[in-house]
Amino acid sequence: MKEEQLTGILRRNQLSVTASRRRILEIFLQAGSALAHQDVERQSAERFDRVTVYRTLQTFLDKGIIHTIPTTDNSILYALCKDDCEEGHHHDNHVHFVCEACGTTTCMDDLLIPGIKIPSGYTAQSIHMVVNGRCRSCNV
Amino acid sequence: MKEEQLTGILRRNQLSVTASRRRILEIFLQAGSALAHQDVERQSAERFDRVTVYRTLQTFLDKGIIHTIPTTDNSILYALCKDDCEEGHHHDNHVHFVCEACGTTTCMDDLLIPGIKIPSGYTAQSIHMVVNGRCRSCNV
DNA sequence: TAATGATTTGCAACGAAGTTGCAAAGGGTG
DNA sequence: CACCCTTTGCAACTTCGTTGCAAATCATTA
Repeated sequence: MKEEQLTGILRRNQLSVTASRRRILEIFLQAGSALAHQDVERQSAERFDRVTVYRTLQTFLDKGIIHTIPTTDNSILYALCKDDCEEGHHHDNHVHFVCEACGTTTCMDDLLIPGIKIPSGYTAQSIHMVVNGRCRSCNV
Repeated sequence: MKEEQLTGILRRNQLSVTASRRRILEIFLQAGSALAHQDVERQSAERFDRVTVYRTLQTFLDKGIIHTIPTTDNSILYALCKDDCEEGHHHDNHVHFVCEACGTTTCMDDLLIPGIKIPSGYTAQSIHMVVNGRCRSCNV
């Protein structure tokens, strides 16, 4: 992981570059899948305070560096999508996949959410679509 | 709300009929929208222990009387769909709508989730679709 | 490169949310 | 009605998330 890449992403989002932000961003880039707060905390455990992780995730969320994925198990998943990150704006209209076997949640960046006909009277603002099943690695 | 209806639903699911189960089931039937644990607790506050509510919701979930709806705000929503409940088996392939204004989450029983092409190697088991926006009552 | 001011971090304390074990109470069956 | 099994309530505990404040760190300017 190049230091420049991490710094660049933070700079582009008007964030000062600190050790925790660099490390947490790096964790996301390396993970390639969605992470719960707990995952982030575990992977940066020795180095940062719990509170710092909470605040950093919130900051990244505000800046649009990461986005949330709804879950049914009382946790919030955060994921960074490469495109968003590079370009500085969000396309999170993709499907998310949760593997029941390994628990991994991934962004299917290429699989867009199909349009639906909302009943009259309702206004849609955003749509989430989450597929549960078995991922490639667990399907062998 | 007929006592018979409540008792019938519990009986059909091989559950012994107790005051808390009847009451919590009644709360769902009356609500007509999805409820968080907290909502259930509040509406049955004086009568049952916190723990009883947790355990009853879990029991209903196991029996398929209610189902969960994923949310991005670190809470689990539970909803009972009339059809499921009456017939004793689940059709939860409908879209859920979350109103940003009043916070209500409803099952759009008539709006089915469109099929999508899952990338090869993956196996889908269930799909959730949640629309955020403004509901009828809040859109006036 | 050092000084300055603004931002960020860590600590401590707190409140809310969820879980577990166990004894008492209540439901179902004969 | 009496029995046994299930469910409930209580207490204690763990985990999760938030807030205020002082110390440390970062960005900027000279």
